[in-house]
Amino acid sequence: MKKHATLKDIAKALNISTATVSRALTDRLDVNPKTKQLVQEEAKRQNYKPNPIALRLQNKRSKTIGLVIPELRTGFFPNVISGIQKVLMEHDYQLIITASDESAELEEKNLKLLESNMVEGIIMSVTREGENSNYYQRIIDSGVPIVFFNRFCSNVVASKVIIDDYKMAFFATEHLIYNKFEKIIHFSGPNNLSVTKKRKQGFLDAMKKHQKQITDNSVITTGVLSKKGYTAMKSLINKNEIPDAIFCFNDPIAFGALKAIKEAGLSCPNDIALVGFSETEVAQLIDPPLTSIEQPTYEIGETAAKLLLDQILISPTPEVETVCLSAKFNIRKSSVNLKNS
Amino acid sequence: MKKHATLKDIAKALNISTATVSRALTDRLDVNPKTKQLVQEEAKRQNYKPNPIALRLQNKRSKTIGLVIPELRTGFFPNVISGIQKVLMEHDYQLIITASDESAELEEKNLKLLESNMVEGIIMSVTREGENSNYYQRIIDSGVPIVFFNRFCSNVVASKVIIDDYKMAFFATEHLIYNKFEKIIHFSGPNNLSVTKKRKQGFLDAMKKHQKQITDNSVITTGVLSKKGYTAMKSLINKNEIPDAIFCFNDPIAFGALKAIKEAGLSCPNDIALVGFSETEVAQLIDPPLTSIEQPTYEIGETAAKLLLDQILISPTPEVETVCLSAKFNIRKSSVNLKNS
DNA sequence: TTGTACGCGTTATCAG
DNA sequence: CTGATAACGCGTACAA
Repeated sequence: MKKHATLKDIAKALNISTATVSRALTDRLDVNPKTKQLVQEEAKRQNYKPNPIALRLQNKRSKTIGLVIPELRTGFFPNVISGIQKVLMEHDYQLIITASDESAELEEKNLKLLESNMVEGIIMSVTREGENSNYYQRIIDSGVPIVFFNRFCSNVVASKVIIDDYKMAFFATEHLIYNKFEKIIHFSGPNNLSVTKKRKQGFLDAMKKHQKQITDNSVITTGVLSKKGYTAMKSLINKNEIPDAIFCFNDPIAFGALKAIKEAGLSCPNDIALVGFSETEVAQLIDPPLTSIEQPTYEIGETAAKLLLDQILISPTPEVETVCLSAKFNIRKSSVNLKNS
Repeated sequence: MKKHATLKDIAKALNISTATVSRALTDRLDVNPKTKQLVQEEAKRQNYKPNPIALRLQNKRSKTIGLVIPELRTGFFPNVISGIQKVLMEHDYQLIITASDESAELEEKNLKLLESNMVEGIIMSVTREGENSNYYQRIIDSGVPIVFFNRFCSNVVASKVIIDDYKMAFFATEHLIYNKFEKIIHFSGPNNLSVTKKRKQGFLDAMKKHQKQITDNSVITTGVLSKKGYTAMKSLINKNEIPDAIFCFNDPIAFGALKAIKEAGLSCPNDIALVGFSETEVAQLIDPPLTSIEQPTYEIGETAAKLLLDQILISPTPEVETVCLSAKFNIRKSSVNLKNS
């Protein structure tokens, strides 16, 4: 690795002090225009670039923030990252991305890693709520702010960026009811997530509002991966407990269910209608196109990053703020009742 | 932000010198076991963590490598990133991720950003080949190694991680020929990418080998996004130049083509068979499931990171190495000739 | 075994 | 207007 030019190199070449060079390059007023010109030329000649590490050491700022997410495979998080990156780059901040693979232990390890890298703040979507919440609180108390998005921790006081899961779940369920589906059920997410609870509650309340019957089998716990949707659907088919319509926790669950439906020789939406959640672009590509809730992923990232930088750069006393962004309900063929019209 | 404990703090608390503290904590032999014990206890008490920035400054290493990719939306790159992260974390290296949005100008800006962050090496998949190749070479010459993956630059001497695009394209085409499709064409990628050339050549050579007729219309240039596949297919249908089978540059192109096929009331594979490339998990979810080439994304990331770290940590004289990983050909319903058998 | 002093690259402060 | 010096946190050669 070739040595990078430093202030000293320029100073030596021009027979002046590093202090003057520094001043000339930061375009200060109190420096002879002629010297300034000379320095700037020499700097360009030597391809001088200020060493960000020296700056960070001096300013006692790592200029780094950390990201902790459950996974990187589905389309959701990469888009969020794009939004975060944009805001951070504008402020000359770096991002350390860590994925927890849906494991609470790995999540803790990731947080430790971020701490030892002296991040000035953390953006995170928790893996399993409650598991590490004491640790989150300790980090915040130590002066490193955390902003949660998507999956948060209700017993930790911190800023959050979310969408109105309850409302969207309510809408989705009502949409199925208005489409005259009778036996409507919900494939629910992992039990320990607040989004799971909110979407479930939205479903239940919509059912109640329209006096739909709710049984023990109205809500079936699945998970986040398509495999879970597949097995859940298959098991229903085997037991011959076939619903008219399913509101699924997310798109992958709906994809899995769809696969099982097709394999059983059934059709969507004729036999079983489906609604997903937090769609990626895929939803419109499959057959039938999947009705789904579209989250403003990029904007979520932007907002979380802004909230965090505000806390870091402007307000030293963390003001907790919850931003609720609006999602979009995209109605497609998978949830339209063809018998009814 | 609460102040982080430093060596000085510990030294002061124990009334000894920072040097001794430093030695005690790095577990050196030449230090009194009793002092060592005391220091380590005090360090734990104050929750001491070595300041990585000070270390980087002292060692003159940024311990950071940069990543430049065309986009972050499709599933391909996030998986590669996972692989890169894993290797880098093991070596205590950080990753700065930049996306170029398929723009050569933004790519140049990203490279500048990485340079000013003093990355020790760069992993990249180029946006448009040739456009910035002089710059790549200049970076390498300045002592910062680059490892390319997926999309590289033929006129830059650097390590690469690729798959055998030619061979896989050849296989895919032969597969269509063996399935007794007659009029087979290729939806080709962006003109200025070497992967485009290789996949096209694989297609052409397989066609030649089996004495299939090649006309001016056998290869149609599309792009990387599904929209392009859609319009290309639609235009063929409008002109009534309908092929039996299409080998598509990538999965999104195939998805787009499929959409146009369905809209025209045609069926896949009955009327038009499709083969994609570099699949994400989606390929198996659509209807019909798409025959496609599966790249070892995670492994690509791992390999690229290893190659780069080797150059940085071990071999100062960059030995150029090209690693070709093997992809998997997944045959599904979209390319099986039902009339034949 | 321990302490002192220096350097990594930069800027701020204080003299000149 | 410019130069010398200290400081950021760490490790280490050298001196004690």
